[in-house]
Amino acid sequence: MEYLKGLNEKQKEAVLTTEGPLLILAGAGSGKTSTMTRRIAHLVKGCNVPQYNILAVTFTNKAAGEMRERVEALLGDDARMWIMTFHAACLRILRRDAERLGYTNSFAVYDPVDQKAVIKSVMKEKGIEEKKFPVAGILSAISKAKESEISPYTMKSMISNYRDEVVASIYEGYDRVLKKNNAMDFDDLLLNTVKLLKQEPDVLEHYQERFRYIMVDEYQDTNTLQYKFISMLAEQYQNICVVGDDDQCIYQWRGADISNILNFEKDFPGAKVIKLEQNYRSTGNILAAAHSVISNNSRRKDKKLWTQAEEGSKVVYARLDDDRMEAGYIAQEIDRLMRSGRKYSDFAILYRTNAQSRTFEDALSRKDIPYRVVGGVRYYDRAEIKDMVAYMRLVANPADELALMRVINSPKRGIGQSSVEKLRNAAEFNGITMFDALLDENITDELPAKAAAAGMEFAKTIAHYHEEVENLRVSDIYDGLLVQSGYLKYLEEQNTPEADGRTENLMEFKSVIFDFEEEGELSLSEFLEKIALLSDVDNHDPDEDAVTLMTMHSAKGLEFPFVFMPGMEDGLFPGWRSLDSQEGIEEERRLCYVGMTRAKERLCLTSAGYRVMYGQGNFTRESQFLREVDPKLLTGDGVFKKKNEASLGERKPLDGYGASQPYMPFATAQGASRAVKKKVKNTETFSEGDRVSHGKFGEGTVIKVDGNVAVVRFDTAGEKKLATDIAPLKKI
DNA sequence: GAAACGCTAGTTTTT
DNA sequence: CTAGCGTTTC
Repeated sequence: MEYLKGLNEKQKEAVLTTEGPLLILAGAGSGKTSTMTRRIAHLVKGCNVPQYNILAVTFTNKAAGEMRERVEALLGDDARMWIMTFHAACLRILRRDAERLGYTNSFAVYDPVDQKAVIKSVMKEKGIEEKKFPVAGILSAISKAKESEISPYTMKSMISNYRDEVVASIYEGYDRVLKKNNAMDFDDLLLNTVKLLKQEPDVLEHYQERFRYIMVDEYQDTNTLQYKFISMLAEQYQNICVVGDDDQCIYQWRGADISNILNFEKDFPGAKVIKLEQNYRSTGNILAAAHSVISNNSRRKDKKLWTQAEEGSKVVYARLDDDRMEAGYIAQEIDRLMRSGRKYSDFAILYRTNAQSRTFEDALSRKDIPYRVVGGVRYYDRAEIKDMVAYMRLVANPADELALMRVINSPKRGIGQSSVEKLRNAAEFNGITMFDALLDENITDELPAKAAAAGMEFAKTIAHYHEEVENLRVSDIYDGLLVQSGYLKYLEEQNTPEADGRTENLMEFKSVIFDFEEEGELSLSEFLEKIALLSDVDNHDPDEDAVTLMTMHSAKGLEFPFVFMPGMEDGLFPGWRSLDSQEGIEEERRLCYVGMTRAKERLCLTSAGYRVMYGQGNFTRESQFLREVDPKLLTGDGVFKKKNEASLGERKPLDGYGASQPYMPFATAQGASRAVKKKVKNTETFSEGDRVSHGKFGEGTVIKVDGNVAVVRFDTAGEKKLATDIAPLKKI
């Protein structure tokens, strides 16, 4: 059986266990995807399960795409089973039966930006100040409520304070608007699917019969609704295989419920548990270091990764004077390591917050090191992209009021707030959509002449494409809108670098559309649906030769030969907001574990003694996580002396750390470069009698070696004891 | 109706 | 510090 080749015993067992509930505890780098894809191949080829009966759900499009690709490679054929994200699966189910819930089957999907817009308008309507109740907070409260299946109505009965009252009232208005707009947000996709399955027994039965074999990836990150969704589907046949790692649950703050994985055996009696503990990614030292950190967590399944790979280099810890030197050091290290024949794409800088990226961008560009920042402002959230998407959404569904509000005056065409207000009222009064109101002369007569004419033209353009939507390709519609909306002209007239950048983004978006079209027939609504569920990490191209900059969160599931983790400081990582609870700290620790286990060959942790944040400089304390790493596994001048490990808390300049070094711009940073040399990690091993050369002491002969300490008799400088992994020592 | 000014807040964010 | 927003001003 071809698909069992190269698997270890545990993996094989997991692949061959097809019946009944199965929990695969797959540690970082343990060949999880391989195991899952081969299990699917085995179901199809070995057990003759029709593809139709298989459902595999993931969290990201990327994971789903990767899994599909690999399954197809194993099957030597197109994979026709459902391999998709939770949200895509729900969307597909709802497209068939949304009518039963009071939507039309062409309902729109609102992303968080749309959601905020709705919340804002509701708050305005209700006269609630955004200052007192930040939109983001309301959004997360609503999202939480939906995850717990609490309706606005239920919420009203649970009010215990003023804030609850406000939230409940906004939630009610928000829900009303979404229903009116025939739209669902991301949470609704799950919530409504569960609702559908609960309320329509025939639908539930249909999918239970259909999906006799279910697999769930990253199970540790499932929330309550996702859990309900899959457990309802699996109830009949109990062939549910979940794969995850409780140590990598890093989205608790977003509703992920770690108990789902911890309680799997209780929830599905008779479940078999298989642990994949052999790691194929990292060296022994990296693994051991990561383990020494994560083992401080209390609520976790007992397991320990092991590897056949060699110990490898020690983990480097460097403490730098300030954040700029930290960035300079990392840039310098990348530069140095590049000289040993590496690619830029072998390096990743993984930080805790997006705000940290700037310093690294500066340092890297100074050295002409190509880099790519992943995350931050999502590509699809850029204003110009959202605008054009809104135009297209409007074409697909002229009743989409949110889209209309977004672009009715963008580009500026003289339809200001008061005109919009008048339109909205008139539409409501007459029981028609705002779009239709724009085409009604009785209504537009009430507007300033300029606004009326512009509005009419705007609406006619949309109407034209709406009528032709079946006959035109998506790219044609896009092109047409770009010109006829006046958007392109508006940008070109501005003639500023920003506007040029926006134009460029819009052109890039066109090539995105072309890419989609190349994959096959594509209607406008299909296209809109696809991009609604797309994220930024999906755009990360591992083949591009550039250093990757991203948060540790985004890095989950990825791997790099060299990983840098800057900002190892209390308050930054772990973040100050997590400090007050044990749960919070443990989640940060898992994040640290995820970050560390991304590294294949070398891992370098750094911290800055002084960090400028929000324009304010602060002295920092080294992260408690650093303290948790077994000192035997660490090297570098930031390493604490073993005997006073406990004194780590009180920060004093550590010797060799060069507190006296003045800050210099990197262009002339002799000091920095010297500091870097000290931290150079030497992988060479030495034995007695070797002739060696040292950066400072010249040439000499090794006369004794004890572990990583060598005694060298230099020709001119006499006898010296040197740490072989730190000293600039070379064999000659 | 739009530009200019000034204030404030500021983890992480798979979909 | 700086982006994003709400306010003022033209």
